[in-house]
Amino acid sequence: MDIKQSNTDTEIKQRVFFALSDPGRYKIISMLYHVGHEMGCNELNQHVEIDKSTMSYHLRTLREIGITNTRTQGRQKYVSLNIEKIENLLPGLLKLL
Amino acid sequence: MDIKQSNTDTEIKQRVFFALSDPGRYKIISMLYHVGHEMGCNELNQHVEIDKSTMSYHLRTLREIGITNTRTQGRQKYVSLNIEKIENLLPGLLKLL
DNA sequence: ATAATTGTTTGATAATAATAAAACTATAAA
DNA sequence: TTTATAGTTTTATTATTATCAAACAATTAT
Repeated sequence: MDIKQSNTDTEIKQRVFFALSDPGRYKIISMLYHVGHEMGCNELNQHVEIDKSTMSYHLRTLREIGITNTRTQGRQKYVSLNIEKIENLLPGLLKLL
Repeated sequence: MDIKQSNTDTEIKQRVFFALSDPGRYKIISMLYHVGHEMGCNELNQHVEIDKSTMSYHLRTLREIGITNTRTQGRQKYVSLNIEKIENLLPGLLKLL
């Protein structure tokens, strides 16, 4: 039945669920998933109405969990979902958002 | 594409993710799902090692989110997962645990 | 060089959440 | 009736999170 998993795996799952438990982060993740490509932080900010420092805080959380990638170009930062990692860990989760 | 959903639906999803973000609750939910039948609180307590009042606290949270059912028989209480509700809201989620 | 833009970090605060001991309720057993 | 069991609630405490203003850093535009 393979119920027992490595703690680490379960812990990462829990962090992903944690990420999705906050309205702001849920919107960020959902939007990144549905648009299907990276977005500038500022662009994200226009869609998800939260203070820019709060946005930055949440984006850091997502980065630290490991479910987003960030690319810097000039003074802009582009965020994208690490879909492969999420799908590998929790296949089918993203399409539920 | 049906991206937009009722707030309520998304809010409930977020609460389910919240439920799964805590190690204790994750274990409770995962165990209830994998054993496939209701369990007495005490029985649950033997598997998930947390103080009985903490257990009660978490079980209340799950009940309030609406993802568990509780049946009282004598002085025992039996908890089961509201699988239908979870599957209806987030199909396929449970098998990822 | 100065100013504007894009984001991060710090610091303070408020809000939520987790934990556990102790008191409590209800049922069942002795 | 007393005692034990099963679980909840209350109270207190601590830990974690979320929020935002202000200061900061880096880049680009004027």
